[in-house]
Amino acid sequence: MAEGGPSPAILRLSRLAPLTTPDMAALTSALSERRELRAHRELLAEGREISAPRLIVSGWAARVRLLTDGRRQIMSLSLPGDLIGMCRQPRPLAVSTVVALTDVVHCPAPAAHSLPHLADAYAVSQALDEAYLLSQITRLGRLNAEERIGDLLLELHERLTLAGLTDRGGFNLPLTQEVLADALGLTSVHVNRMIQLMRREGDIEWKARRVILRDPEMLARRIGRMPPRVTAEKGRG
Amino acid sequence: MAEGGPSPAILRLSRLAPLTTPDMAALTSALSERRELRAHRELLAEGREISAPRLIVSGWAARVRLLTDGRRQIMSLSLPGDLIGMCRQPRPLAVSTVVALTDVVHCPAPAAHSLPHLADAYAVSQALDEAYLLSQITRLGRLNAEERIGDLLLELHERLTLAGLTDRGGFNLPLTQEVLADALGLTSVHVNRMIQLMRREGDIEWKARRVILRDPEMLARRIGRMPPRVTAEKGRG
DNA sequence: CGGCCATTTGAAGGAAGTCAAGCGTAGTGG
DNA sequence: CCACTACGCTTGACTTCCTTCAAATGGCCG
Repeated sequence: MAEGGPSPAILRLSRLAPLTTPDMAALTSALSERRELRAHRELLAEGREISAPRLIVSGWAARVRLLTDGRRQIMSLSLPGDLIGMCRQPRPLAVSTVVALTDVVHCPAPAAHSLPHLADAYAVSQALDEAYLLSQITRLGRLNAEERIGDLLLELHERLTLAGLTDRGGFNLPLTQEVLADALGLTSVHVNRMIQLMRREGDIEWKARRVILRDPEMLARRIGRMPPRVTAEKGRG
Repeated sequence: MAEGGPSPAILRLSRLAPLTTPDMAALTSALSERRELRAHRELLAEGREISAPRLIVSGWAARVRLLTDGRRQIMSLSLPGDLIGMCRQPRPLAVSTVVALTDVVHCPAPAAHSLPHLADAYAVSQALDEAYLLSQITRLGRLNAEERIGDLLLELHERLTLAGLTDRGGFNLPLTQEVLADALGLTSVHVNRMIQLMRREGDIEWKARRVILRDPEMLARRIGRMPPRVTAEKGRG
């Protein structure tokens, strides 16, 4: 996918904790076992037993819950470098369905038993996952539609930057407004109206799946957003 | 609190994974180091470094986030037997403030290095925590006010039952409607109206902090609620 | 060109919020 | 014993935000 640089997935992990040569070797070896999954297919099914943790190499996935009457909620988005199905209890069951939103490439997440730095990266990644779940809760519970959109875009910008997937202040957003609405607890109609409003107000540029935040810091200040920090170690997290 | 039986906290953990004598010994020894915290005081402050994980022995706490303009969101509730501040990354920072909603008794969560069963119980507990965060997201994103209240009450009933804190189909709910509203992403006025509606419809009894669900199974079916399962092991989870 | 899907727009309705006041009750102090 | 207070619950009138339903527009690809 990315030409020239390292895989965004590995880049991200190496930024969560400093990785050593054996860590990188394990990751690149895992990458050789990569598999492709088409959009709309499931990586994990809620209630089914989880086999082994996987790493998203490229593409976007989502943890979704479907209500009996067809309502759908996207609980979190999984981006390149994110882990899927990482748990420590015996015979774990998936607590949510994970579905590919785009074509997704994934590979095994190498076991970290004898790789303490990789284990740290996993731990930081998991802590960040939790932090983003908490943000999602606050977003849905206490922000209005415009704030929700801005907040989510800021989060995505931040996460994609960590994986080296932003450029010139913008990023590729391969989601329909329908999907966005399911993530934001809104209807696609209302998402559309608010996006247009934000365009008119000059907060965002958004054309052909590419989003540019005009002034991220200002936007963040306006909606009171704080990027999560999960470790006091120097390496970001 | 509980007369005669084992501590609700220990009861809960022992139900998440079968505990052996040394596990119980570690827990009872930890209980002797219990400390009391008054309502409204913080157990953990967002962004501050976490020292050691703690176990809620009695009382209710909440993970909260405060917005700059005073809006407040309760992201999750912590009940007896729940763990606080459990993470594996080096030098972890708290991702949320945890505040006591009632007077709370807490004690150290004993290290599980050489206690595999206790480690299992912790892992299951953490997986359940995540599952409840996901439920909270769906609740806020896709349920209407009445459904949210019913769904939360069902969750609490379920969790309190695990700790042996329910009786005669009901339980003690030491929360004001204001606090409930902050957990449900609503206003206290609207929570009040909906509670009265549910009372009139015969779904719940609610008087003097005591709640009784008239027909939990029926209610659960009506709002499409499924209790989370996180492990395929026989011991519940 | 035609079909399909995502986006856009309009009009109308409904769920939840806001503001403000009235109760009820438990606790406090004279 | 009775103000007096404080806090949580309750109610009413009005507003706002978001949804619903329906149709139109626009782009992309076979």
